[in-house]
Amino acid sequence: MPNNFTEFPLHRPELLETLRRGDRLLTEAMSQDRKRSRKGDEIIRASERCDTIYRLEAGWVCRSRVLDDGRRSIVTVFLPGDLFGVKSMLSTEPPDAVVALSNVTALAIKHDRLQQLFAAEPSVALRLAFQLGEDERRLHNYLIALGRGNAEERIATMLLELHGRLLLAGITQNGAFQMPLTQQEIGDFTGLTLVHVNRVLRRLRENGLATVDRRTVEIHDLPKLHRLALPILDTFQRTRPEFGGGRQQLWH
Amino acid sequence: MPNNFTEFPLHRPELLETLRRGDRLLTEAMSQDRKRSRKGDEIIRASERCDTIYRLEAGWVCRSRVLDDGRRSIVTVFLPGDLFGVKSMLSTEPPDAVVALSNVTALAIKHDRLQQLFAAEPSVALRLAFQLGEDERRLHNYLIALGRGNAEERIATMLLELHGRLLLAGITQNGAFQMPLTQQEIGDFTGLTLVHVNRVLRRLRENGLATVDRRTVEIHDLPKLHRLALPILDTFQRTRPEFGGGRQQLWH
DNA sequence: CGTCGGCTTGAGGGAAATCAAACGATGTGG
DNA sequence: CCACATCGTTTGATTTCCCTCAAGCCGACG
Repeated sequence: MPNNFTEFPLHRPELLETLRRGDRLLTEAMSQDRKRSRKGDEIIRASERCDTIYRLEAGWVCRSRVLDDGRRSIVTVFLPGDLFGVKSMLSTEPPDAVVALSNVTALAIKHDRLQQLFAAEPSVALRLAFQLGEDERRLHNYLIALGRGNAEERIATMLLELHGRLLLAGITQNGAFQMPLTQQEIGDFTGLTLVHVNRVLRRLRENGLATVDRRTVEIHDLPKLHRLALPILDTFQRTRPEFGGGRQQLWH
Repeated sequence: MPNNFTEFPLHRPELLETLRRGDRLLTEAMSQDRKRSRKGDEIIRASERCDTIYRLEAGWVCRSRVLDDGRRSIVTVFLPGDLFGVKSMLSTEPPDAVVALSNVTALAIKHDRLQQLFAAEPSVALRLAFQLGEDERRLHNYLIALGRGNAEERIATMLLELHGRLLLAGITQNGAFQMPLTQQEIGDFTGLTLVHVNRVLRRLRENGLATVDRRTVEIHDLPKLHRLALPILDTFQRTRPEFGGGRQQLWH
């Protein structure tokens, strides 16, 4: 564990600068080792030990598992600015793979170098802890969405969540963004079939909430979308600026 | 992050002793501060900062969230031997609460004391990292179960998983254990209604796989149950001894 | 031009939810 | 000790949400 802090940013505005600093330092340290992957590539293979941590520069990446009978599940989606492979530092080989959803560039750093780095620079450790915390919070939210949400709530939640994260990463404004997911992949992520994903998307379009057309998402009525997803959203997503009001960019 | 290792036990048998040692040391260090909770108590309240880490001694505990409209979701279940509150060290206040599922005793330690401890004793850090890794692995598995598994698969998976963990914790043998969950709570955990949970349990009973009667689980046909859950199980659960063959106790 | 991957729509079926009621344990107070 | 309330379980009838199967469509690309 990082020895220098036990707190978290965003609800602790005074740490925001430290967090940004950690991200900047980390990015610099990684900037020599840039790795490209093409859509569909396995960046980290399932059950293969990996001694590298990545920072996604451009493109989308997911952690997914394919069941024997062909069912597929996407556990998490990583967006530009996210670190992935972090818990490979402390846990076992994962039973699932990290796959590029689009063409991707990522910066890489080996565990041992990283450890030197954040021994010297607490802000980098903050950045890592932030990533772990966010990953887990998202995981909990998706678990609740899958367990208790219906199809509309799940998809609305997904759109809002991705939108909010892209805003924080400074990649998008005013409700439009690129989403390199096929409807099949949206289904793998939300636990639905592609047919049903399609119908829900149509409904959202017909009701003027949002359109998802060929990799492009446009959110037309954020408040309504928000209301739809509301029961599923956690307390932070309800009040956080990026889900409606003002905004606050983290990096990029 | 712990500076002294980047690996994981169980698949690295040489670390097993270190892990056990870490658990022992941690338990000793915590043994002064014993906390009791009654069934239903909130041990960690939602969105309340918490500077304490617990090791569950006896009883069951869960992390759960109640939605506005009354729907409830259980995100994780902690069993005796588990550490909880670990990520409160590095992340934000969680949006959900930790609740006692039965009467409970837990050992407690403050973050700052813990940090001193594992600065001196790497094995304690290993124990913490182990917990984080296991928590995450379980979370991923449940996500996949909820996203792609049907009711029978989910419940079979749950029973197997709990059984396996209790075995590892040395709490149970030969397929019988106490499970202080109402059928409603099983539903909250598996994303089903209590009515449907009941029907699935009946089916399992009628087919001679397992009986769940008033807090007591008896697994009668582990191979069949295993086969039922197989598509959902991760690679480790498929091969690990505790899910069928020999066993290897971790602590208690 | 044909093919292929992804999207769209329809028809029908099935798994799980909902609604509703009764039953069984456990506990409590008269 | 019995009446009664409470909590959890069990079962039935009905509905609904989502899946499955199937076919057509559209755009990209060789």
